Amino acid sequence: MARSARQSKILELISTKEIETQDELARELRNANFDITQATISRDIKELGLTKILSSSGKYKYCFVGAGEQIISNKYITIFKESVISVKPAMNLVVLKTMKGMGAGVASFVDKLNISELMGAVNGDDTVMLIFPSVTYASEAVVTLNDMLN
Amino acid sequence: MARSARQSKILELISTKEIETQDELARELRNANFDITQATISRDIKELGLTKILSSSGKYKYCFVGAGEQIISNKYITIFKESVISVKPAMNLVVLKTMKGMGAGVASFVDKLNISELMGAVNGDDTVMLIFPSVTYASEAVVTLNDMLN
DNA sequence: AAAATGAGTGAATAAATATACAAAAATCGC
DNA sequence: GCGATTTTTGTATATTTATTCACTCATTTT
Repeated sequence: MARSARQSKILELISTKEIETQDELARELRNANFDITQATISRDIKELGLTKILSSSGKYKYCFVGAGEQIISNKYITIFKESVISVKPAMNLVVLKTMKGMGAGVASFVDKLNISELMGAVNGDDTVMLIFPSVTYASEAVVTLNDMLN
Repeated sequence: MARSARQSKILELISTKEIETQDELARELRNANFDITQATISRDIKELGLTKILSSSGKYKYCFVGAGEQIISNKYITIFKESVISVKPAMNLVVLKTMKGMGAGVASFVDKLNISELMGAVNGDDTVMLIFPSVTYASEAVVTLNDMLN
């Protein structure tokens, strides 16, 4: 459980900050109260399929890359299952309740899913809101996402 | 010139083989008569925006990743300009003549361009053929590609 | 309950990669 | 051409990342 939470936090961190090294990521995680070493981060990075790329600023940074379409690996599904409590429609929106602190990680993951017609995702600490252009698309997404929880 | 040729060869190599390390890439390049060290490859990798990712086999490998849409960096345009001799239509096909040995690198690059309606690209040592569903699309592509040569 | 199995981790270290610096090569303006 | 300037490169090394090995803790098997 701490494992998924940590990996979720990693997704959040790399999507909100420019993380240049695993040591830097380790420091950030320690700030967030995950007591962890670089070795474990190397393993997490591998499992999550993250990599360093050249950012626009000319610096390296870690990021998620769905190379081709390939792998939303099982790892992500696991994080999703362990983090998400409920998925509900609200008109043209879909609201996900998550475990505390997992909102950002889940939002970042959902972004990768290429859900049809998803216009955007915003999140709080334990909530993610997905915006669709119509009630119909929102309903479809609820089905898809609930299937993932199954 | 050797520089572009080398980088073109790198694109070819990573698109046709699973290259795990820069040292391995160095060896392959030496086989192809590029006398080069790991340090230079590190720089090429950076310029080309390549990265190591986890391949389906569980091994790391180098690959191109157009993170987001961002950068078909100038570097690629340079390789294209220095490698491509001519771009001509032939019915629904487009034929590119390239410098000797650059066909594969150019084909791999053109694949990244997201040219409208491009169905596929095949290449020989100094030729690349692009396949389109109609004469019209092929003509459009010729204009686009010639613009790049400008 | 003890033993066996397996996942997850840290410490230490091996392996891989990036870079500082100096030298060589290419390019430019004359 | 010839010196000045910029680019490209190798060597050596610093930095970063992956992995080996040993240990812990949880679960399963006997």
